Amino acid sequence: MDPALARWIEEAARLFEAGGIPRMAGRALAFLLVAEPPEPTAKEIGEALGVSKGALSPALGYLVRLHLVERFRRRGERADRYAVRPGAWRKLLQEGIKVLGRYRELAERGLFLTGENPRLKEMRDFYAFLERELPALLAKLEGA
Amino acid sequence: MDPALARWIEEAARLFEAGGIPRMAGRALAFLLVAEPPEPTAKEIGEALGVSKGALSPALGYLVRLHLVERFRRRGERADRYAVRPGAWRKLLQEGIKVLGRYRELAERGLFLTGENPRLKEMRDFYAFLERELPALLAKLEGA
DNA sequence: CGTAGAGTTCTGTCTTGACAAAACTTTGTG
DNA sequence: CACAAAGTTTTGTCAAGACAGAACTCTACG
Repeated sequence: MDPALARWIEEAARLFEAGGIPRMAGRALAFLLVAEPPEPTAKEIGEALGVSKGALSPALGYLVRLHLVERFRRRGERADRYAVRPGAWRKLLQEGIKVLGRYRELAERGLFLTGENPRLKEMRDFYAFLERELPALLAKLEGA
Repeated sequence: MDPALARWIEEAARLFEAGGIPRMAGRALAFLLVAEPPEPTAKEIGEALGVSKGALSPALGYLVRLHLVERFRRRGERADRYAVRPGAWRKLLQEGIKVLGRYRELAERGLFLTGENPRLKEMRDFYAFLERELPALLAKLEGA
């Protein structure tokens, strides 16, 4: 494979990893974004990335469970194919919004434990604000 | 220390860790949110958390560098004190927006390498949208 | 049903990261 | 300017995670 593309994939995987996606899953996702032809099999992914199928299988399962990637089979073929789902990025952001909720809950629980505490109040108000406003932003994207 | 509070701190640290903050730094940040009295020294943090000062020092430096925590010294004392900065959460979100920019750049570089590619276009458009809209959301919070 | 290829799970090895303790450096005060 | 306390950096040890390869299971077709 083109070395420039190989480097792109590694860089993408590192960025995804910083966002909480396991390394191998990030590599697979990155490859699926640029694979030519698209919709490769696990075997093709493994060969392109130079990794074993034993390591790939859980990674692909992870991406499918997150609904970032879909798994399907073409008529007459006996190997599954994989593709990035349209809307994968929105899905990822929605997960992010859920995390904001956890931050807010954490702050609320902290307030319960420590009583009035300006530091925790600021935290709670901030994340409550985002939790309230971000869905509207997503809707706006939808409309556009 | 109150066991419930100790559990709260560990949980907070895990949540922060998922967001990319190193474990020890997350613990310190969590403690600073609930420390009573506030503005502890490194020694007090270490004793409360049961960790060594050698592990704490880089962690506190990290939080200070990110501008999440400030380091200062009271007149007549010879140990630094630490406190969560007001606006720390906004800062954290601003860092997040920068990361969105990296996602967009990555998609653009991928488009350059592979030519027209609907998968990458969707990715680029999504992150470009967020990068454009999120600062306005922050401004709205400012005003409120 | 048997077989071959696809997919998953397990196992051993290697790498990476985390932390305590110790060594070292800096800073502030008498 | 010496001493003590604070802060940083280094080092050794231990735990956790990643991955290849092997073993195993499942599925589809003959």
